[in-house]
Amino acid sequence: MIVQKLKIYDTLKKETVLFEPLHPGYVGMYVCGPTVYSNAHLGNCRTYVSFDVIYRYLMHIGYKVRYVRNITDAGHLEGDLDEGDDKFAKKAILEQIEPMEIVQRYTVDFHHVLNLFNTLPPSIEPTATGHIIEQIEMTQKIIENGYAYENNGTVYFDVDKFSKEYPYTQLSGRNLEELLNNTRELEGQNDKKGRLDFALWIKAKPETLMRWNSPWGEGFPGWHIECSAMSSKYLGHEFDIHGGGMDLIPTHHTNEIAQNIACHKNTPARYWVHTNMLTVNGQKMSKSLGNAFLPEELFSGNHQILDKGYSPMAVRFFMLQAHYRSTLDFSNEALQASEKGLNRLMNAVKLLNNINVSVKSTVDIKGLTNNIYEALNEDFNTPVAIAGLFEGVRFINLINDGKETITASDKLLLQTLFKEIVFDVLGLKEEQSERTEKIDGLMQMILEFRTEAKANKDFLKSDWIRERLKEIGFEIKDSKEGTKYTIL
RNA sequence: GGUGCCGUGGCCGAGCGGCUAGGCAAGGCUCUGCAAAAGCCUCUACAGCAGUUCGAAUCUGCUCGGCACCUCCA
Repeated sequence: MIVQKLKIYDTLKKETVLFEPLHPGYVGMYVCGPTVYSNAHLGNCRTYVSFDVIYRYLMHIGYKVRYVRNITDAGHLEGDLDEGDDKFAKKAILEQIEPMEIVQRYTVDFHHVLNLFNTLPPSIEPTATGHIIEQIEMTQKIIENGYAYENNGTVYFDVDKFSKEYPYTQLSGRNLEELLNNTRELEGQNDKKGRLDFALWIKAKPETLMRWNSPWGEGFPGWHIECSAMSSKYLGHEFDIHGGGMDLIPTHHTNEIAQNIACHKNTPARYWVHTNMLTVNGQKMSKSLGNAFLPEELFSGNHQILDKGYSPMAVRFFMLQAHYRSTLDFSNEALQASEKGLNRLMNAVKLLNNINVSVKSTVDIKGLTNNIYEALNEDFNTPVAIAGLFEGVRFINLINDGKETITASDKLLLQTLFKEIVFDVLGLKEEQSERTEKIDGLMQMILEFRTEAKANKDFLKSDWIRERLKEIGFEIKDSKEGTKYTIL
């Protein structure tokens, strides 16, 4: 597959631009990963599913991609109290367990959930605690360069000085003066010079559990330095794509850019990619609002707004039916629509292998292929690509009904297209367990009984079998080729 | 209060100056013992008001409504 004219929306330039990697053929991509102090909710998953498709598509069109996604297991301050403890220590005291026990529990949960969503693991998944030395070194370098200062064991980034030389608020588009006037003064951080200054290294309090030695005494790394340190280490001082959720723009990524410039004299990424939020009834899904879904609740249907459970692939498909930069509103109805749509798509994929070929094609497979790739090249427009797939679904069904025809070579093209887009790029998969085959055998047996009853015109019995199966969750369809079933 | 984004048919969502995305739901037809599935057909929308233009969902202004960020957040 040749490298195509891929366009990406860059948050920094605020426009869609042609993607040209730093080193032809290679892509370095860094995505801000989760803070593992609680279960990943569905909104978090949307971001990682979005970047999974971006990762898959980049590889599909021929790039060799190094995808780095961190695990934040230290460093973030607690917002309200801000006493200098970090989140993990707090939760650990509360639950009477070790901080790293929390980290382990939720890291495992995170991987488990993303695996259910069929996301590919990143190339490197570095942890903040595993890169304390790099973070200290970067902090030192920033101090040496004059953009940070130490005060009483804590090191702050000097935003005032930095912003006089570089456009600090370029990414967020905020007005610096407004920010200065409206930023809340954080308690316990009175050692800093400017209101906007943020900590690179934080002095440990006596009760702080997670602490490391540093040139400034015992402490732990600040809010944003880990991503700068780890992206620099694994992708270089400049790399191609830096991604994350949109809510990271004003603070985390703004500060990350500042740190990188202060340390290495350049912006880390050539393209900034941000995913939009998942909403519930128009409101952002978040833990604090109490409207966050745990993936487990979604799969089991064990939640008040859900009528039933939905499979991970139905949810993944639901996410991909909206563009990654649009908000996506979550509802029972929308999910049901996606589930049925996915089902139709997957049935056509299966049917495709069995359709008959002719000497002539009455459907335009090349045009369809072009449309789908054009959509994906236009800032990864998965909803439009999926619309194209459904056009293909219609083709397949019409051919199956004998209303359209396809040549053997076009059939092969269509099979390749569906395999590559549906499975490789969109990352959808057949949801089958090892029990599926046994169920299938069992079903064939039951259907044989029913066919026999039908042959004897014992419709009372055949309908009874169909009704009973429907109650259990199997849908029966009679067709010329025999009886088929789908699991509802 | 400041900044930014958005309001598209019953629902979810693309589109971003002309060519009626797509999925789901609904109604009709074909097929069928009846269903289901599948196919075909129907449902032609862009918050409101002005303006720019030969032409606007798409550009501009105003009004109304919603959301996000400014505090950790994907």
